[in-house]
Amino acid sequence: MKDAPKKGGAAKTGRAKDAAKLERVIDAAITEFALHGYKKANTNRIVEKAGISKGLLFHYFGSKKELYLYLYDYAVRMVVEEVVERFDVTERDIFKRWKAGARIKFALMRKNPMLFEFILDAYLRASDEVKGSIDTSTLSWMAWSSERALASADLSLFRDGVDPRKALEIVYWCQEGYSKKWLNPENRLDYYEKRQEEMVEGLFEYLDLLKEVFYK
Amino acid sequence: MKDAPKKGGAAKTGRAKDAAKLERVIDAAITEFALHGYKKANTNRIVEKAGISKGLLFHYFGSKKELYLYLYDYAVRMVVEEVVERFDVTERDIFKRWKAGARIKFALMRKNPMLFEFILDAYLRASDEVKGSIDTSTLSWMAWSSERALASADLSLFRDGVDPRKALEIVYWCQEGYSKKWLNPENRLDYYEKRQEEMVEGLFEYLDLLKEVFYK
DNA sequence: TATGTTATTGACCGATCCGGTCAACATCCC
DNA sequence: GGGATGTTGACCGGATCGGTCAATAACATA
Repeated sequence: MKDAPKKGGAAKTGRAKDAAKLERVIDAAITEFALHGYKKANTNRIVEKAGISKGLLFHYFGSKKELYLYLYDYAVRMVVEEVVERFDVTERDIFKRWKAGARIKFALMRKNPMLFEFILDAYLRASDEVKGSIDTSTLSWMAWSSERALASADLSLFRDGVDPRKALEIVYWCQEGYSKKWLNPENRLDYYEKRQEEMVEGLFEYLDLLKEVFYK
Repeated sequence: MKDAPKKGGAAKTGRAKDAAKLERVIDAAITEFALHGYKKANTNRIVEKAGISKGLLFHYFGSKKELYLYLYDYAVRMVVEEVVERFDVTERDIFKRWKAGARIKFALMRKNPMLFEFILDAYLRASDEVKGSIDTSTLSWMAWSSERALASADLSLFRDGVDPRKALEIVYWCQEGYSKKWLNPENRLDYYEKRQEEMVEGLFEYLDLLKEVFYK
């Protein structure tokens, strides 16, 4: 048992006094893991992007694995809090519900644009090294309910001849496709606070169009 | 000039007498490059998947770079031939045109499911090592014309109040989203000859639905 | 069967990469 | 000054990966 000092479950984030710095690390690390997955994620890129030294990263988190697990916890807590707190499941007009969901999602993406990709990756592709330590039951719930909140929609609102299941899939695909328009040329998403409203409004134009043609 | 023997432009594929074996290598390599990009693509995985030894791969292609360039050439030729030969640009009903395009695309994907991802990656993310050697003008044409063949559509067919540009984007997103349903759980696409018709028909159901609600 | 030719193998090499360490330096407080 | 705490980045050892090459298999010719 030569690596005893590394066993502690919780990351030693208490050592990070500078909140802004910690946040930069979290952002950089979530993006890195989301982009490359656990195994191929590179701690050098993380510290470079976060603007700290390599030693400090390991001073904060102990190891790559502990860092990952900390982020996983952070991400889950963030989404659960936000969704549980804000999501109205009683709204039966699926388009209104969808819009509310999009608002929540975009708000979270402002905190970290890669948050959902990170969670999805943790759920779908977790490496063996971390697989045992993450709770997939919470993840599976999130992956579904946050991505497609379809249950208990009022299907009577749809026009005859329109299969609601297909229609909802189409709406889902559109939201996905629309989001991609906001990715930067090389790799992934980057948008800023001010453009969030623009982004939301843009999506809503498509949702309105679909609602118009799908509803009676 | 110590590496003179490696300079030859064309890969020494003439050495590959066994056509089936060569095909296996091409398939495996295209998939590998499409999945990981040039730099991170791993020749060990390629030979493993193709069922040949490492030595033979380099006997055929000389180097990773030459292999990549050969594949690039192969992919471009394949798409150009297929598209030029089969695509009817006179059809002005965008949905019919789209269906024809989807058929062509799926047929090509049967030859190699990762073909388009490979081409797209070559176009968007070519590494410095190979960037200079690929002709992006052809690629950019392909990337656009093969992915979204929108030009000269008859917009008068759309219902009033439906923005054709938005509608076409939606159709595009749906085709993308639908394709994803055919990916295998872990990573990417795998489907077999017999399921191709099923795949095409499934997509057409969505296209028909969209045509119905978008057209007058 | 003997001999030459070509196809194929996989252990191995050297360069590079990357998670993790640690001695040293900086900063702050008493 | 002196101790505690925060921070650095050169460095280590192991793993990875493109590429090599001596050895062997498979085949052809005679």
